[in-house]
Amino acid sequence: MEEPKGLKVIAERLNLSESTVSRALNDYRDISARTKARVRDVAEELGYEPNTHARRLASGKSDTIGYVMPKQDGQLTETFLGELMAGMAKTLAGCGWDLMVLAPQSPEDELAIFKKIARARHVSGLIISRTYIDDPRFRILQDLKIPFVSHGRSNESANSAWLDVDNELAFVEMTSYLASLGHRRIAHIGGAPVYNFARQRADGWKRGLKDSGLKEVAGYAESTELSFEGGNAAMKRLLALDEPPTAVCCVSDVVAIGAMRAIRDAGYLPGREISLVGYDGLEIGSLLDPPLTTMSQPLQSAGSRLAEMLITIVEGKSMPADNQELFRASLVRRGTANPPFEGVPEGREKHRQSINSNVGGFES
Amino acid sequence: MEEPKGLKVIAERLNLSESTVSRALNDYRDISARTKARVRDVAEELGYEPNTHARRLASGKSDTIGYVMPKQDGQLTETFLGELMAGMAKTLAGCGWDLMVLAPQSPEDELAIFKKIARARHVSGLIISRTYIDDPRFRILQDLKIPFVSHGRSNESANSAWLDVDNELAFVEMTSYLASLGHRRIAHIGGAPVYNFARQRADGWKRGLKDSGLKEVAGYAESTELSFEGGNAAMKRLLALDEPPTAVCCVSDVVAIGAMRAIRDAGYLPGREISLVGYDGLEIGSLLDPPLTTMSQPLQSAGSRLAEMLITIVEGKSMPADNQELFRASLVRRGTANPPFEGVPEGREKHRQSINSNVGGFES
DNA sequence: GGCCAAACCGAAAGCGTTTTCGGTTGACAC
DNA sequence: GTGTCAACCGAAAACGCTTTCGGTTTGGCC
Repeated sequence: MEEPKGLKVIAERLNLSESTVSRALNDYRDISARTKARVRDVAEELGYEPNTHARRLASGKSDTIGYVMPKQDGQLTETFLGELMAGMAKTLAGCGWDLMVLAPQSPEDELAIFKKIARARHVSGLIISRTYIDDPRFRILQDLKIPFVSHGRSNESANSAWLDVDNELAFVEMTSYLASLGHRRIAHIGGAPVYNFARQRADGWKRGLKDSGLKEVAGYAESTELSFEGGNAAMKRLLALDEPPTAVCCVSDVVAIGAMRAIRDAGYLPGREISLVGYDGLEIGSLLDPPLTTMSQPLQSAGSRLAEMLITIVEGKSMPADNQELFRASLVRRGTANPPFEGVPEGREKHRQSINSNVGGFES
Repeated sequence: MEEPKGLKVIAERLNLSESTVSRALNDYRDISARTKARVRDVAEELGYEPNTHARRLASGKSDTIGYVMPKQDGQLTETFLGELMAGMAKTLAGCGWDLMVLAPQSPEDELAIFKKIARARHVSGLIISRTYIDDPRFRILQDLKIPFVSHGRSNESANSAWLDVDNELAFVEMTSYLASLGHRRIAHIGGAPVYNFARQRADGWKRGLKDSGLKEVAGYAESTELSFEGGNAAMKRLLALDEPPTAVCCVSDVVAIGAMRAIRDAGYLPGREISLVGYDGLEIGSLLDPPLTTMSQPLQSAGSRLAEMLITIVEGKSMPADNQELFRASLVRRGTANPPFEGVPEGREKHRQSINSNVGGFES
């Protein structure tokens, strides 16, 4: 009934020892090619699959890496999670590794998880994301000697492995692009300054201004939370300025979408009176009206690469500091970035009525 | 330097045997309360953490469940993945279980993964999603004796564990709601009829029509792929009918958004000339203009519940067939469902120009 | 023929737990 | 004092694999 599995049966069947069978399957070179072939055949025939736990216990390896999920603040930002994880899981599976997801509920919880991993060693490496400018996790993981790769840099990441997008460059390009369209008053709606990517993007915006010979106007550097409401509120503040910007660089697509709404509510049309560019390349942006111009980053391949990097580090084939890669975002031109509006000023009101007559259902 | 871990050191330190320590930590009742306390103290002090692999090898349990990711067709539908997995990971972690993600690249790949799990047993249960009307995976998993819970039903799911949303009821409600607003010509844009949820939703629409005393008009039952383009194309076909519908029930928010675009492109305003309701409750829907009326389902709690169910089944505390739960979706009233339009017919063209003058950037 | 490698394989010692099975106490009743 | 029954605890055998170490062949070469 219950046919016993294991090396044992293969060994008996071939009159070999278990150890020989094991080494044959693991392709040791002190086993003759002929024996290996015979072993493999029988293993195949029997549908043999080694017991993961036994193997990991004996070898001391875990062949598993963990992905630390970012906390779920807004739902929307998590669009990329699926893609990223699919990328990881795919390449990991190719190497026979497993992907485990960790969803810490709080920083303390996260620390507890790290400590547990450091002891139990059932996960041999981690991928962390959403890095802060000063991110304590880098030191913690180094102290605990847990190999890791971060998706995003930090002040602490000089000696560790990371994969990041060149956020600064992306925002330089974004800003320069808007400037090249003729915009002179370009604002920025950034994210909470604890996040490293938020700082990088703000820096890129500043450098872009400089490169284009523009000055940073007071009040043009907004900062907000990464949500629709955040973008909406920030845009409202910008619109309330004496001289509102004619173009806005947004830290994310979600923020940009919120900003679009504020622009509409003020009686303007995104991409006409006020241009804006988002960041992330969410597909949803292309469904908006007008479709959102944005910078897109490759996600699936990022996940894949993160996994690759971590594996080489875990296996000792490379040092963390030798694994630092910068991806590049690319501009996706859609409908919200255009030359500055030259229409008649009084056209505003007229426009407002026609465009905005039906927001939220026309009966209310 | 390298302090040896393990039961051994605790045992030595207390002059106990390893087995006693083990049983003390696992709260066996043949260990005195005093001994347990002493053991726990020392374990705490030493920061002891049992070796996962050894424990799993010896106990024959794996304390791990796997989540089979749906294939990545569109990116957008995956918004819910993050939430769902967070829900799972959270409750699993509460029980000391791990969550492993599996991303099969093809049906064959999926089968290979199942077979491997059946042998290696390093994952003691699975959660599958995106069920088909006739889904071979149910039989396969049963034959392989892998415990599982499906997120969504199937023709094959009578004797297995599942958690689903009452898709049919949701669409009955959706349809009835539109009818109660005064609509008589209500169409449906459904998904590929291989998916069980697509069929359920279509059935709900039909029943909703009947309940409201309406008839199914020829050509009103559209079916398309779950994407923006799919929704767009389907809506175009509906608009081309001699008598287009005044309201449309969409199988998903993404499809609804695509349909909105088609409606706009035809010179109408979603929610005015043509009402529509989506399904999923994506937050992005609230950012649209007008915001999308939709049916929303609880995701985080679904993930959590799926995990709970699977654990009880794996632990033999309940039978699969006793774990069948139906969640209920709830209507989110936003801007795209309103009473039928009573405006002057010739208003169309005028309206078209003002509303749609800037789609895709006004310079092109 | 003898010596040395190289090639190949087996024995056995782990890996760090869990769990069964006895064995030793002490208390308590008779 | 004997027996009995709990209450506790230790010894030891798994669990199924990896890996070191040593042993037996072979074949080549002087």
